Amino acid sequence: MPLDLAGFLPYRLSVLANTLSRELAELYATRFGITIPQWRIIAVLGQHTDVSADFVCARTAMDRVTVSRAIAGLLARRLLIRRVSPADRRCSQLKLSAAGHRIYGEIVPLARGYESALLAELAPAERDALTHALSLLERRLTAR
Amino acid sequence: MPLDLAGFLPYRLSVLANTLSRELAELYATRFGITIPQWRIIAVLGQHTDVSADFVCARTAMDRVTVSRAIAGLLARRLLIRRVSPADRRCSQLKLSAAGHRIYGEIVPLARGYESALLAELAPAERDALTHALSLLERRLTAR
DNA sequence: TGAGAGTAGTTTCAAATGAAACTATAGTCG
DNA sequence: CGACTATAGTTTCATTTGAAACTACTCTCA
Repeated sequence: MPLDLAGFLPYRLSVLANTLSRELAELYATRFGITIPQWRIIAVLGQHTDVSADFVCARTAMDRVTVSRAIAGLLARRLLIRRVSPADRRCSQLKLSAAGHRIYGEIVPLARGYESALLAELAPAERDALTHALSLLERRLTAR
Repeated sequence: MPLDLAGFLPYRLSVLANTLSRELAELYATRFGITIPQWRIIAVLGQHTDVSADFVCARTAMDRVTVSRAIAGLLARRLLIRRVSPADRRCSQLKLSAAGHRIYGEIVPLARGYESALLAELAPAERDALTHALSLLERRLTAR
């Protein structure tokens, strides 16, 4: 009848995710002076160029307010270039500046390294099982 | 070279955990008028009685400030009883009130049900693989 | 003993968050 | 056209958060 918090999946995921986020936030902040929302935006713009803020919202699972403020911060540091879309003057077209690309080039291997270190103790089959299970859970949640 | 955020483990865990937390927070709020920190405290006091706030901190992975405030809220709603420890007057001894136990009795099956629904699409072996992988990651992180 | 160091818990303050209101532009249809 | 609805993005405001300072008590050891 009693429920053990330490075995309760939402609790475990929350603690784990928050620990990772804190560590990564610290890493990104000291190395590059950016926040996690900013990193996510850079990650999206490293793959897709001249996209709108709403596109970034969809890809980063962040709300508009967070994205708007993170973009403002990146613009202030000239890591991003923003133009108004000529086709639809409500939309912006965002892309990395040269400085933004430089940070992207440095931060991606760092992020990958962090992830690898984290997964280092899992056997390949265990990693696959984890990513597979996460996919199923994600699917369950996005399908309401 | 480009990194896909959707496949980046810390990102996936963060989004998943935040989605679950939001849903559960909504559930606990509408049904019982409590927050997630408050629920965690109730969960601990359902298993351990007459423990200190610091004990609760350790078991819930929440910081002192959060715990202090959540306890204040629960005391205000008379779901908790707090005494000063006679052995060490700095420490409190916390336990659920009768009303607190009643909520505990209702919320535990609800939480379990939520977890089961979440895991419903995973085969038993997949669930085991998930919990096993989470244990390994937890171990990696608590060991610095 | 009693001064200094340490621990339990609370309060304060500044930063992060997100819902709701707002601005500006675009599309619809009478 | 021109009113109405909808969308992109920003700003405002109230709430949540956690680091640091603070209070109160305990422990150590000279």
